[in-house]
Amino acid sequence: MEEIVSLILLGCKLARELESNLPNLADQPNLLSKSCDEVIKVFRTAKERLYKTQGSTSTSAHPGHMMTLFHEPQDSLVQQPRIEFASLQQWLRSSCTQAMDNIIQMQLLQADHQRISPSVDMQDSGSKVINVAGLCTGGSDRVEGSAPSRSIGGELHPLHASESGIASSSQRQRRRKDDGERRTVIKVAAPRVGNTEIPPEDDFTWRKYGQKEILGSRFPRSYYRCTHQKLYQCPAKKQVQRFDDDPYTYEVIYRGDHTCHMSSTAPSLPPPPPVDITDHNDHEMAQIINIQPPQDSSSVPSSRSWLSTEYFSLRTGGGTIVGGGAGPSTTRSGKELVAVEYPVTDLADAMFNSGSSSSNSIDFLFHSNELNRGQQGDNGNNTVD
DNA sequence: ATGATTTGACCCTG
DNA sequence: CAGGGTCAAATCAT
Repeated sequence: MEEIVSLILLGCKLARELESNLPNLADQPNLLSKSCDEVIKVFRTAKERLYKTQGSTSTSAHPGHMMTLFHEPQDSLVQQPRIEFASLQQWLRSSCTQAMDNIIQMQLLQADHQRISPSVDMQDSGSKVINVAGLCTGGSDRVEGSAPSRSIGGELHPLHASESGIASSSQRQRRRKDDGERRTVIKVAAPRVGNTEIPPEDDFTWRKYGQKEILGSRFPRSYYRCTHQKLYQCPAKKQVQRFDDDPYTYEVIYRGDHTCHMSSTAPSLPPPPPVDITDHNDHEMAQIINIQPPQDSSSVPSSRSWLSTEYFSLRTGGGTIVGGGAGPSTTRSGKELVAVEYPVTDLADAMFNSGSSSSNSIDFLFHSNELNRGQQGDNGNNTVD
């Protein structure tokens, strides 16, 4: 198992190296593809050894499907291996999260090159602040244990179904502070040219429901809720406010998980059952990271790399990491983009299942992932679809 | 006509 | 009572 972990670590290391060299390799698709293949190969090797290990200790080995590691039903026969796999899973989770953070960072870096320089803070535990501003940092060092030094607002509120904007009684229900609701604080740079008033956009559609002058702040705070709140009881909300000392930077506070499971367009899928996805997931992971660099509606990305968040969206545990697309959300200019969501475990699965070294870079990874998603439906352990 | 935004009022918490 | 979050009617945009 130690060797396998080393292999996976190596794979992550290669991925990071690839990431850091990405700017240099951007115009060298062959090299890029080769590097991707190397990463895939390492992970694949790790996976194969993993299944050997699993197969030798368990009769329920499920070759070719990493997901079984993560979602196996309780089985006394595999109790011992489960311990190892549990630790591996834990490690993998953090690694995947880190890797995805790095991808997000790259995306943000790309966005920075285009127009903006967003950074993300996410407070630890209930109210994480992920600092994705630092480029290509490790993983753990990005997780701050305390609130940002300058956080606008900061209340923690519960989100109950009855509070999702659907008044159930004449008496409006109010949230309580510090009730443990997770929130994600994201700093997003406003465009330095053009209209700096444009609020940061992300991959979801938001409907503004209020604006408030905040005491001691030069700029008002805007309140948004998910457009599909009514139809899908989506409790997601966000607050947007500009910094006093840096008008070019917005602080966006996301609260509540998106249950609409879609992005900026009308849902193509039936609404998920009213299940709190945080109930059965790691609290730490049950955190929405909704990061999408606001894009000037007039600017069109010259190209889309696999790192483009248009191509990935991850759910980590109960939380969701959503890579943003190019679609304006709250504005009426209105082009919209559907983003897909890939559970981290699915991604890992795809990575581990990614085939030969002749595969075409990461595209294969996602295609493979899509296939796996179909298979996972059979297992009944997939996320809400 | 429909949906989003604006904005003053309302309500709750500290 | 002040401040912040939300509501909802009016208004605006498509």
